Amino acid sequence: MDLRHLRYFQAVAEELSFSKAAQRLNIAQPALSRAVQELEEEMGVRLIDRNRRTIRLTPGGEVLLRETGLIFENIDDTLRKVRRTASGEDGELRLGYIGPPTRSFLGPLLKQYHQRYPRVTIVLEERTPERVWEMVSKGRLSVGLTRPVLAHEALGLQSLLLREEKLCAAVPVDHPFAKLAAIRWSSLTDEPVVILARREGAGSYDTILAACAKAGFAPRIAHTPSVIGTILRYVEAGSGIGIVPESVSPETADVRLVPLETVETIPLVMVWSREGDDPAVSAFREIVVEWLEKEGGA
Amino acid sequence: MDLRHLRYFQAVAEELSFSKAAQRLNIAQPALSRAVQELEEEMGVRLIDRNRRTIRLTPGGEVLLRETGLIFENIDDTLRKVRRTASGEDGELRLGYIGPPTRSFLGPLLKQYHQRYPRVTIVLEERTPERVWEMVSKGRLSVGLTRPVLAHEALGLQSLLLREEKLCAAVPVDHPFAKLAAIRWSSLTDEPVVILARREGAGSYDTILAACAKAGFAPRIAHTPSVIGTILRYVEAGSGIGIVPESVSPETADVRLVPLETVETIPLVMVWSREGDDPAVSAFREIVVEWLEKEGGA
DNA sequence: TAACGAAAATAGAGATTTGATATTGATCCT
DNA sequence: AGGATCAATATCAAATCTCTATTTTCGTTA
Repeated sequence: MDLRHLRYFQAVAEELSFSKAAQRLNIAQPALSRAVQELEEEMGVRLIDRNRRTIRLTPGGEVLLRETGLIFENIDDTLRKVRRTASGEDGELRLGYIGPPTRSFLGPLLKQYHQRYPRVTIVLEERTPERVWEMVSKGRLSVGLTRPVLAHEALGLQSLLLREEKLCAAVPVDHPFAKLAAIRWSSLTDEPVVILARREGAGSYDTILAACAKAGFAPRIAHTPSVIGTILRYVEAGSGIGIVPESVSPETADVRLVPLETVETIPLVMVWSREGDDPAVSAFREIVVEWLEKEGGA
Repeated sequence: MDLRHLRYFQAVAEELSFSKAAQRLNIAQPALSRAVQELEEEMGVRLIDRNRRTIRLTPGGEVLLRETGLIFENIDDTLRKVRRTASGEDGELRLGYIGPPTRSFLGPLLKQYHQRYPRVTIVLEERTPERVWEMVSKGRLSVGLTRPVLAHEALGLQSLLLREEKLCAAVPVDHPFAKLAAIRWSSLTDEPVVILARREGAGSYDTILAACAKAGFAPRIAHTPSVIGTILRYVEAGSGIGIVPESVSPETADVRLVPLETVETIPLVMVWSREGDDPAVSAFREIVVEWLEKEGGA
């Protein structure tokens, strides 16, 4: 089947004249005669009755004329849909993220994205930092918001720094440290500390240990739970001093966050696959960049 | 847009390899490279990512692959539908007919037609003999069952004789003629006769007058109603003797049908347009011919 | 790190298809 | 009958498609 043949047939069937149709198509009349003949041959069906001076469609031709219109509409729709997808107007954004550090801005960001690209379906997956990396690199996610994870940095993914978060000590309100404006790392020498398990956030874990080393001691690690919330519970219970990013909100009056000096930061990044060049991702990236410029990564 | 391009793209997208796809399509690999390039150029969209060793579809390519399947299905469906229409399996039969002489066989005939061609929509129009001719010649009907109508016989329509019906006299049961096995035309010389209006069935009217002329008299025409039923009412009321085809059933015990000698017949024919060659009509004609052979036109 | 190997892109030649002009054939109208 | 109109056929030129040969680009391996 050749769409050219269909287009030509459609013109003849609508004009009910080979010459008129040829004129409309800007080709010579014999070319049309041949094209229609070839189409009839191929379908094994006579489409146009042309014994007489006046031309008329056979019943098969009537049906084909009706259906031809639908075929071309179908093709046009497809073209539009493909172009929309390629331009990012249409598509699917599978976004993986880590909960706590994104809580404050993810909602508004997605709202803005949805407003600008309403036809993009957003699929959200909350995972640990490591899982986010893994899923992005495997293509299960199209974009991720996560912490840098040393082992995976050389995995060929693109990344963009969203913000640097200062590390804070989470202390019980009745602890002497709670009244200070800042705490030096060296003050933690003899305190039991509670930090996130390494496998859940190697970047944070390693940064903390490096900071302690710089301050000249090895921390007494009391616990390494796998979620931030649990760290706060330990602190509340007086089991030690938590070390968390500043974006964590204590959610209770019994715990205070105090900045640590010297200032150590852990980054929050956006990652996506270098290949594929998913337009839905590019569009999201643009929104993120705009937001960074406006908010200054605050 | 070229369907060849789409077919080629589909193969590459399914195989995720140009070489494999070329093998499947029985063409050389460079032809494929070019075809896909041309398609991408035409759509203004990159469809296949081929920077790396391994190939993957862009989001636009994913969409196109999905839609391409639908496009080809659509085309295949259309082809099937056109072929069915051309073969008479599918279509519309607009049948015009005159009521009384077809009552006995039209039902079974249509039932058989519908069983053999269940996808053909049947549209029925009961009209007078003249209207049936007119509508068939104008293309409003695709086929008609009617009486020959002299003025229209040269109208370029095809026709097929279905049966010859003998003319009978319709007489009141208490009339002397009612006891005879047959009546001679000459007996009607002084009887008032009731026959169908000429405009409703010129064939019948003219045949009757010719028969009387042959018997050496001009009939005393009492009434010329426009439907057969009314003739019977006149006979019932004793207003005269009706002359009707043998297929008429009196529907009352007060009227008897008696054959007329010498035997004069009026034909029942099927008519259809010479041009167009509607397969639904051809199929119907075949059914009718079969029925004629089996029933012997009885 | 260099050499090898696989897969796609490019180049150039030949074959097929498509379209244009000229002509013929058929039908309608005068 | 004769002219006019429209579609079909014939023939040739141009564009397109596919093939073979070759190059380029990566990834793999020694």
